[in-house]
Amino acid sequence: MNFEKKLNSRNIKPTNMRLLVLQQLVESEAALSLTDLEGKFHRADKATLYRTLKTFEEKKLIHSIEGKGSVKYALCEEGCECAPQDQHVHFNCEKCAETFCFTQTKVPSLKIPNGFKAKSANMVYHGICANCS
Amino acid sequence: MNFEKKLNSRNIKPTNMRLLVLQQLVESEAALSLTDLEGKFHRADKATLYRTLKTFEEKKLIHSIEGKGSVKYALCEEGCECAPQDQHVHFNCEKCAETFCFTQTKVPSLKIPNGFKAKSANMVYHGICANCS
DNA sequence: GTTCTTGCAAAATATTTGCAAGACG
DNA sequence: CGTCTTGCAAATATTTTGCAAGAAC
Repeated sequence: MNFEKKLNSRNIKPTNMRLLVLQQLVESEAALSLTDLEGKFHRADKATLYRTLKTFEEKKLIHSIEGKGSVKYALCEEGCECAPQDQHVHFNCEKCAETFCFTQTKVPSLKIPNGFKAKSANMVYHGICANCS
Repeated sequence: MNFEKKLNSRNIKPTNMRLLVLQQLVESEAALSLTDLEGKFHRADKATLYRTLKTFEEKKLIHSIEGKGSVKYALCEEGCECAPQDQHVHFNCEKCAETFCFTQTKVPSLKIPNGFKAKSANMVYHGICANCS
């Protein structure tokens, strides 16, 4: 994968820092929290990483997953607009605390009460993951 | 509703503090964060409220909702065991930041990859609520 | 008196912002 | 130069624990 092209495709200027962060996200099996990400680098500023993640999220290169503890981030799929219908389900393991994307399992479309307008959805299962059981 | 009976039914000793917290949860339209709850009282210790919420959650009197910002809590329905199939969907408004329970809309049962064991689910829509649109 | 609960203090963790220096066009 | 990005510092918010006094049985 060409990281630079990937950033450009989402209108993100490909700086050095951003390329490195993207690389970490690509290489990671599980979703990463800000602290996780910080730990991947020998020496990195948390505020910069924070803003990098925010930029990535805003440009829909990554999506955030709200679960136990801190928010985690993972790469979006090609063409994802983060609307409820193109989001997938996540799994958070209560033993190892890892968060996984079930990209095969889309968030189902549900009818919600009148007047409510859903822009995105966050669906996370909690339990024991395949590695820990 | 008899608050004392409700606590007893979940094996929670009905202290004064707990009765007051339960009352707030019952009276509240939306789910409450720890800080929200603290704000409902003139003078209350956050640690006590925190532990009260934890106790309530553990005994399945309330359920936690992980969304933007802090975790929020709302009453469980009668007989709820907080397993994926008896949980409902939530809605978090990005304008007023309130979190609502859609008790009519259950979390759908999905097939998840082999080896993963789901004990609970957290499904939250983000968008604009009926009051704010 | 033993166990559970509460209040106060403070630690630990997570998220966010201000500001000035640096990079880039 | 003008704009965007980064690093350092620090504020803010949130979650969690220790410990001793108090309440309940």
